[in-house]
This record gives sequence, structure tokens and C-alpha cells, in this order.
Amino acid sequence: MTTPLRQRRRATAVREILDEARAQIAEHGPAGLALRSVARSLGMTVQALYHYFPSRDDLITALITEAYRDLADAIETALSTGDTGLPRFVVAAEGFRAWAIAHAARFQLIYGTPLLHYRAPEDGDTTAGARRLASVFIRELFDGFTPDQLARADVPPLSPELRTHLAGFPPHALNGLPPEGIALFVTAWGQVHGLVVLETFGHTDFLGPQRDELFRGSIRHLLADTHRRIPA
Amino acid sequence: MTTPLRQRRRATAVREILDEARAQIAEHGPAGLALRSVARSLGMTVQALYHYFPSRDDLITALITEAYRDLADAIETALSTGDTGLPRFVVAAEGFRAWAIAHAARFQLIYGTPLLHYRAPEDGDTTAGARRLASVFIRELFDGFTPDQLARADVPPLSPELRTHLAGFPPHALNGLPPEGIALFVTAWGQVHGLVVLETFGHTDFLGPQRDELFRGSIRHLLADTHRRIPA
DNA sequence: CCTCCAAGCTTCACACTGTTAAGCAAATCT
DNA sequence: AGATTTGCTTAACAGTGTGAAGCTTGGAGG
Repeated sequence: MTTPLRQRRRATAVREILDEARAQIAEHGPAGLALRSVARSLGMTVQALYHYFPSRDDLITALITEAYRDLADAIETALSTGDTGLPRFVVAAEGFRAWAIAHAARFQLIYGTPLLHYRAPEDGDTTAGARRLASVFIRELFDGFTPDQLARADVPPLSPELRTHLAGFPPHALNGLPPEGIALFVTAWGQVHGLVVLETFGHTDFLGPQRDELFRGSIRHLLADTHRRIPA
Repeated sequence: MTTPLRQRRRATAVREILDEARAQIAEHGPAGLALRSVARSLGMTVQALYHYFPSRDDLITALITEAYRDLADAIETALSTGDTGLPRFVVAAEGFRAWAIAHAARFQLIYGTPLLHYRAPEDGDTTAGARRLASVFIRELFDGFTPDQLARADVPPLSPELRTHLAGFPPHALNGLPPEGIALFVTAWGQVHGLVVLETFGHTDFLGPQRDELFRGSIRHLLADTHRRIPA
């Protein structure tokens, strides 16, 4: 081993800082993250913390990356958990919703108002989890359909500009969907995201405690309707 | 006139403060609103500002109320502007989207992460505009259909608890929709909101400049599909 | 073993935030 | 004319992120 003691200490320190930061975000919201407060809870000064994260942005970047990863993991876990009798897309959507509710502040961190003064790093590693997420939802939404079928889906005619733009993504991005498939997916994803965002941000409180039911119904119909638009 | 000079001065001062606050929000985002900075730009001290808004929360409350009102106004204006050949629901949705894009920071103020330390006042006057908004969208989504038709809409069967809860709203709220109508509306609203939120918060940049087209297509289909679920 | 260097951490400082308190001048009301 | 409210001042407090200077360890090379 090269430099064990110090490296181990550093690793645990980083972990402790992230844990405490996550706790503070959970309590006060994403904007409530204060380096000094985190350091105080850990019994150190701010400047000590600066040796592990050179700036507030670096800490936030780590938290965002982690949140995307955890969210994607949660959905894959939900999907791999025994048969629920529900379509897998519905399971994934409910996993998304469940994570958002259970980790509301972290959900806000990645999908809410960008944090004041925060600049995301240029290498977009932050959103690797987001791409994984999209990939999973695309897979489950179009499970059993070929790209050829999707290309003939019932979507409003796409302008040449839009079509060429949507056809220009690298094959691995967006699971190699044809333009019509992208249109279908964006529509569907908009609905899933919208319902979860409305609920997480408190705009559907009036619907009462039976929101699960409404959500499930909406997503089931969304899935059925999407499939209805894809020819045999 | 009772107290003209002072009252007029106060009115213009309040207006100037709100204008400047709006400008600062537009530049730095909702969380970037700083009383001291607003006061400085107006050539006064913070404590002077405190005579017009007793606290930061009061200023924010005024801005939120105003934003909801402006948004609702923008949509009604869009609806009252000559015939576009589009379904009125699509016009309303596009008005919503256009306002969100044009006033991104104010949109975040009302639909994004709640501001740190902000507590909304107990009398819910803030959201009067939000209710007006919902009312407009409900009206346009279900234009030409009777409550009776809506009650027989093709939605997943609602549990007794949910049905009684949804039937328990006062008649003027939610335009007196039957439970099935509420379910339809929430589904539709989730999609409109989701697509706009995704775009406003920068999660659909990869779709390029032709997002208008995708949005219009999504909403047109949403409208058609919703109507398809309502029996004759 | 001793030296040397960097990692880890300290204290001090700066400019910024919202909010409160005490005090003074001008406009308004009685 | 006197009393009172309104408008505004300066001073202060507890927070925030970030920087500079300096001390104390841990770990590696001679």
C-alpha cells in the first residue's frame, strides 16, 4: 500500500462531510447548505473542510452527482424487485416518484432552481446518472417495439430541421431512438416529471393522501396511450 | 383627498422597490434577491426599505402574488388574441410556456425550489392567481363537455376514499369538476407543467431550438387524447 | 535516525447577507 | 401650535463563502 493511513483518513473525512452535507440539505433544503455549519457539526473549522473540497461548488457537484446516481440506482432496484403485476414502466415511474418524495431536498437539488452562484463543472460528469435514468425509462417505455415501429409512430409530422437535429445524436445516446421515438419519449417523460415535480414542490397538496392512486392511474394511461400510438 | 403627498410618495416608492427587485431576480435568480442590493440601487439604505416592506418575506410575498397574477394575465391575453387556428387549450399552454421562458426567474420563484427561510403568509392570497390559472386551463380543456360526460370519462376506477375526497371540494373550486374530471385535469396539467419545467430548468437543451414544435405536438395530442377519453 | 516537504489544520480578515434598536427630521393630524 | 406618525439615519449582531499567513503533524529519502 502506498499511503494508507492518510489516504484512509481522507476517505473517511470526505465521507463524513458528504453525509453531514446531505443531512443539512435534508433539513434546510439545497440552499441551506452552509460549509461552516457542516464543519461545525463535524467538530472542525471551515478551512479544514476546504482541504477536502476546495470550494462550495465542489461539494455541491459531488452531492449532485451522487444524487443522480442514487436516484438511478433506486429505480433499477425497484425494477429488479420481484414481479408486482404492474408494467415495468409504471414501476420505474413509481420508483422515481418514491425517491423524489423520500429525498425531497435532494430531488430539488437536481431538478429544482439552480443554486445561487453555483456553476456546474464543464465536464458533464454530473449528469451521467441522468443519462442512465433516461436510458432506463426509454427502455421500459418502448420495451417490445423495434426502432422501425417507433419510426412509424403516430406523432405530428416533424419539420425537416427538427428531424435532422433529432437524428443527429450519437447512436448510444437516447438508446438510438428515431426522431419519432424521441418525440414520444419527451412527451411521456414530461408527464412523469411534471406530476412528480408538482407533488414534490407542494402544488398538489389539495389532492390529499390518495395521490399515489392518481399517479398510478395517470402513468398507466400514459403507457397505454403511448403504445397505442405505435403501429404493429 | 386624505393624505395625498405622503401616500403618493409611498406608492411610487413601493413600485420602484418592486421594479428593482424584479430586475434583480431576473439577473441573479430568485435566491439572489438581496434587500441591501435593492436599496443601494435605489439610492437608499436598507432600513429605509424596511419602512415599505417590514421584512424580506413581505417583499417576496408581493413578488410571488404579482408573478401569479402576471402569468394568469398573460394567458388570458394570449387567449383573447385573435384566432390562431389552434385549439384554445393549446394557445393557453403555449402562453404558459412563453411566459415561463420570458420570465424564467419569476417562474422559478413560483414553481421552483421554495426560497430559503421564506414562509408564505397564512392567508393564501398568494395563490389566488394560481387558482385563476387552473380555472382557465380547466375551462379550455373541457370546453364543450358537460359535468355529466366528464363523470363518465375513461379513467381508472377511483377508490371510494379518493372519490369522496375529490367530491368534497366547494363547488366554485376546480370549476365544480366531478372526481373523474379532476383526475383527467391533473394528468393533463402534469404534462403541461412538466414539459415547461424541464425546459425552463434547462433539462431539454439537447432538443435544440425546435422545442416549440415538440411542445405544440405534445399538447395537441394531450388534448385529443383527453377528449378521446370523454364519452359522447 | 534525522531531515525535509507537503498535507492538515489553525487564526485572522474581508465583504456580503437579514434583522433589530436607538435617535432625529419632516409631514400630517388634532 | 402641539402631538404623532412616517421616513430615514447610524450602529450593531450573527450569519455566510473565501482568501492569506502560519503552525503542527505524517510520511518518505538520505
